[in-house]
Parts: sequence; structure tokens; C-alpha cells
Amino acid sequence: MAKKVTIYDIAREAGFGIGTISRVLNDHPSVTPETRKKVIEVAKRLNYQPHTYAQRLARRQSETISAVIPFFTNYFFIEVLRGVQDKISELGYDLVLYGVEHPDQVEGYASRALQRGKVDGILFFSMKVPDKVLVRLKETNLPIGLVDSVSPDFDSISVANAEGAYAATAHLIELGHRRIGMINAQSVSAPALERLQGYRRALERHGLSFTDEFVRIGRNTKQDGFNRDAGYEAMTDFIKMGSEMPKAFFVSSDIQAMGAIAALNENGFRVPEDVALVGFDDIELARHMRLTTMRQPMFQMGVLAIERLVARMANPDMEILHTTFSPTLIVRESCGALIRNQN
Amino acid sequence: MAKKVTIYDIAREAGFGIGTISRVLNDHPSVTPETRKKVIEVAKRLNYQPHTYAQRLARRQSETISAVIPFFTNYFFIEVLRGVQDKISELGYDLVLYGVEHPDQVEGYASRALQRGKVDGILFFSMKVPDKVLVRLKETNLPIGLVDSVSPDFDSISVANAEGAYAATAHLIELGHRRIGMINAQSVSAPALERLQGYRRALERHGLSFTDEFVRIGRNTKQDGFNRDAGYEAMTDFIKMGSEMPKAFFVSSDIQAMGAIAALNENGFRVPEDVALVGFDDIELARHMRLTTMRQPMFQMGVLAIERLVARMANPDMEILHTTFSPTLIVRESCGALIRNQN
DNA sequence: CTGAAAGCGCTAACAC
DNA sequence: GTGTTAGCGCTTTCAG
Repeated sequence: MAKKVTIYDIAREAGFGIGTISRVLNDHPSVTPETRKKVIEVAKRLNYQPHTYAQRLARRQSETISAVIPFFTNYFFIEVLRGVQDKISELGYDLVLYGVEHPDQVEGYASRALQRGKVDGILFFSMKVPDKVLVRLKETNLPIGLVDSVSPDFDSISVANAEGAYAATAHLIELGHRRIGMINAQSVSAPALERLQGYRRALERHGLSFTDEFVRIGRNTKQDGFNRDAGYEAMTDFIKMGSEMPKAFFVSSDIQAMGAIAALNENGFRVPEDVALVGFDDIELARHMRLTTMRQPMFQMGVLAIERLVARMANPDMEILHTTFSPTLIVRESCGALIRNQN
Repeated sequence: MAKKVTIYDIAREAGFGIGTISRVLNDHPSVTPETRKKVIEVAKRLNYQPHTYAQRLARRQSETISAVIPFFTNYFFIEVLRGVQDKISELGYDLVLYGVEHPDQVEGYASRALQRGKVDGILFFSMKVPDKVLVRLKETNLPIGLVDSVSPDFDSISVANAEGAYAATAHLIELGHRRIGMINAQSVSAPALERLQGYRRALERHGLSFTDEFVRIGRNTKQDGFNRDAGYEAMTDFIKMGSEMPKAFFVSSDIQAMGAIAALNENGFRVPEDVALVGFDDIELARHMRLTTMRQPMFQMGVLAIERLVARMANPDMEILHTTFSPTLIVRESCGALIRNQN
């Protein structure tokens, strides 16, 4: 270890009291420019490094934010996390990461994060935080932010799912499709429900009728049905309809669209010539698969999540804010629009 | 905030001195079972939460490990990080994450992590840590671990790149291919160089000759050429060879293979019927693309990285250890092996 | 403007 | 065994 120089060393060396040293180190106004200069010079010469934990103890704040995130999901989280990290380090805070594999772990991690003074705020990603934990969280009065999930008691940042689904479906309609199916995820998932609503509304606003038959959900319930296999299964189901099968689909996530495309290809359907698809998320895979999809501003969401959290730390009585981002349509090839344009 | 109960509160309430309280809380042997029981009961009743930073200050250790990781990148890091996180939380340590977008940032983050007492150890992922920083790191005597990179002065965990490349190439040879090309990344990258060696050796050991012409590198140098566009460009180059073009390729990363496949498809080549491919990494995309590839044991690498780091913390004078993992061949469809087997 | 001193909450060495 | 006390390194009154 570097032979730990403390402010006492600087004080002795510079000929001042530790109070003064602390003041210049913290940019306190009442210090003469000369002493400031001198102290800084000595600090630098001694290669002084503050002891973070001593500061945190004395200041009664941690300058750290923790994020509880379901890990292995996809690109979406990594991307949001990037935004989080970016903003956090800009603020000079630390990010401590808790990766959760199973909902049951949330409580344990929350307890750790809740240790008095440990963190200044917590961000929960796409978590169904157990009510029990929610209550404890509320009691602690610690600034909390929810990303990609919503609860009346905490600030949240989420995506306008219904709106995005509406736009995706409308795009297909504008392309001339009238029989449009939807591959959805499990209805226990709020985003899935909202996306269904958007799809339905788009249909109805454009004078098309909504049919249950045209909405299918795969059997695989992993990640609430937002997985590749579920998409494959749902599309396989559709294919069994034969000539009754819709020729355009709004799929509630890109990863499901991957599965759907595989099912399509295996059955001799080409995308977009035979079947048009629009996904949701714009995960990294989407570009490679040339999938038209609804992009969520992930990085920005991460940045905003931190900004909000910090704002609340500064002003705990701030009114609770729920922010919703609108996804944007990214037109690639799977919807068939580009082909049409070439004509 | 929870109305901060301290060990003083417990002491008063339970009728003991704070020393005793601290002892039971730390499982110190010399406490009567009865007092222990009593203290625990009171602590629980008061909902006592230790103040992490006070503990860290007093104990002179941080119980936290930080990881400096190039973010953007792919599945590989996330997966290794999962292993890291898993082991870290098993140990009750905290993980503080520093995401680096550009090598220049490394120094800044290193400085932050190096603040006296801040972390008990640091893990650098796939980083060309600047020499300057390396020297400072060495001086601090802080336990450091390198993941996916190597330096004589620090413990490291990496992948047997040459060996993996050898296996991939040999697989293609066993499948009957004699003219095998390689799409490589920039030679400033150590892994790229090692993979080239493995490829070359496999060729020579099997009596095939190595030709420079059969090794191409894309122009896009982002991430040292380990990117989709570079793969696309390199394959486009090969395609220009016309009938001289190899019909089997070892590609130095899956992401490049994605680009290569796109180039192939655009030019009317089918994979694996016309051209066989083997990638490297086994990123998530690989499964979807049915890519045969060399899998790296990412999760395990993360776990081991932490185990090593912790071992070094316990015993700083331990001999420096360099561990190399062997990638395993994952046979999917892109190499053509499955098709052949069906015959 | 600056020094002295009192904490921040906990651990650990030292008495009894 | 248990209480007492002295730090851990820094921030922050409070005098002067």
C-alpha cells in the first residue's frame, strides 16, 4: 500500500491545522489563496489520496448509487446501464452493481443496499419488486428509481409501450396490410399488455377489426415469454392456420421475432416477401437480422434515471415523477417497406 | 432515513458496553451465549443496520472489488461479469463497476479506484492498461487481476487463443476442406495474433501450406477489427478472388462471422452449402445464426478471476499465476458438419 | 482566515 | 467475559 499520507501529514508539512487542509481540499471559500496554493502543492508532492470511507463517514453520505438489475437479459439492460454509468461517473459517484438471477434474490440485495448510509440511492431495473420489499423501501425514505417498471410510490422511467405498438402496427397498415397478427408475450407482463393495447387501438383506429385469433403467445414462459422459443412457437401456431394466416405481424420483442423468422424460414416463407414483420426493442441482433423495429432510447433512459435520482436526493420532497419515452420506428427490411420503395 | 440506530443504542438497551455488542455482531468467541442471545434480540428489535463505511474505516478494509470493463462490447463481458458478480456476492463483497469507453479513461478510473482504502482489489478486463498506469498499480501493491489480457506482473486469466484457433481450423480440415481461409482482426491485438498462429499451425501440422493471401483483415479498425463491418469487408475481399476463393473459413470472432455471412449471402453464396465457417467466442448471436464456433468458458473465467483475486488479498506474496482456459468447439450448422452427418 | 476539538459509528487492544 | 478507551481519517462547528 502507498504509505498512507493523511491530512495530518499535509498539515504538519505545510504548517497548518488539519481544518485548513480539509477546507482547501473541499474548496471551502474561507482560505487565503496563498495557503490554498501551498497546501495543494504539499498535497500533490506527498501524493495525497483521500480516504473515501472516512469522508463518507464524516460527511454522512456515500456518493454511491446501486443498481439492481436482472442480468442476463439482453442488450436493453446493458445499454441502459451504459447510460447510467456514464452519468454516474460524470457526477463522481460510484456504481455498485447487484445482479439478480431470480426475483427471490431481490430482497437480499435490497437489504445489503439498505445498510444505513451505504448508498445514496437505488435503481431497480425491470423488477417486480416484492411488495414486502417495496414497503421497506418506502419506510427507509431512501431515494429509489424504477427503470422499465412502474409503481405509484417511486419515480419511474419507462417506455410508451402502447404508443410504440400503435406505431409499429400503423406502419404495417400504411404498407397496405389489412390482416395483421400479433405475437405477444405473457400477459402477466405489463409491457406485454400495453403493447397489445397499442396494437388493438391501431387496428381499430384504422377501421380494421381486432380478433383474438390473430394474437398468439408462445408456451415458453421464460422471461415472461420474451424469449426466442416463444416467438418460434407462436409463429408455428400461426402457420398452422394455413391460408388464413396473417401476412404481417407485430411482434412484441425482437428476440421473439428471431424465433418467428426461424419458424417462417423453416416453413418456406421468406421475410419480407411472403411475410412482413415489425419487432420491438431494437436489440443488437435486430440490425443483423434487418429487422424493422421500435427502438427504445436505452442510453438516454439510463442517463435520465440517474438525473432523476440525484434530483430526488437533493430534494426528497419533490413530487414523484413518471417519465415515459416514446420508441421510434426503425425501418429496416423485415417490414417490406424498403422493397416497396425500390419499385 | 431509518432513525439510525447505532451500537450505542443496542448497548444501552441491552445493558452492555459497546465492545460487547461489537463482539457479538462480529461473532467474536468470547461472549456468553446468553449475552449473545440477548444482544441479538435487541439488535433485531431495534432493526439495527451496521454502518458500512464506519466498519470499513475501522477495519481498514473495504470489502469491495472493482472491475474496469470496456462496456459496449459484447456478450463475452456480460457473461464474465456474471461470473464475477456471482462469486463476489457469495463472498459478501461489493462490486463497483467502472465502464470504460476509451483507453484514455482507464487512468482516471484507476485513480479513483486507487484512492487509499477504497477497494481491496481491481480487475481489469481486456484492457491494454497504459504502462504508466501499470507502474502505478505495481507500486500501490494492491491486488490486481487481468481478465482476457496478460502482463508478467499481474495474475491473469485468459483464453488459449492459439489452441482454439487450431481446433477450429482442424475441424474444418477434418471435414475435408483443404483450402481454408482466415478472417482475422487487427494484428495490434494479441488475441488476433495468437489465433492466427493457431490457424497457421493447424494448417502446417496437417500438411497444408499457409498463404498470406488466405488471411484477410477488414478495414474497419473499431475494437481492433473485431466488428461486423470488418468481417463483411474481409469476406468481400475474398469473394473478389473468384474461383480462387477458399470455401472454408476460420473467422477470428463471431461478430465478424456475422458480417462475413452477410457478404456471402449478398453474393449468392449459401452457408454451409457453398462456404463453411467456424467462428470464435460463442456470443449470443452465434446460436441464432447457427454458427459453429469456439466457446470460451466466460462465466467460469469470471468466477476464477475473483477467486484468484481473493487468494492474493489473503496472501500478497503468492506467486503470480497465469491461467489459460481452453475454448471448446461448439458444432452448429455453419461448418457443414451436421449436413454431412445426415448423409 | 485559521486552529482546536468534537464527533461520524465501529473495531480492537487493554484492563479488570 | 465484558467495559473502557483509543483510534480509523475526515468534516465541521466554535473560538479567536
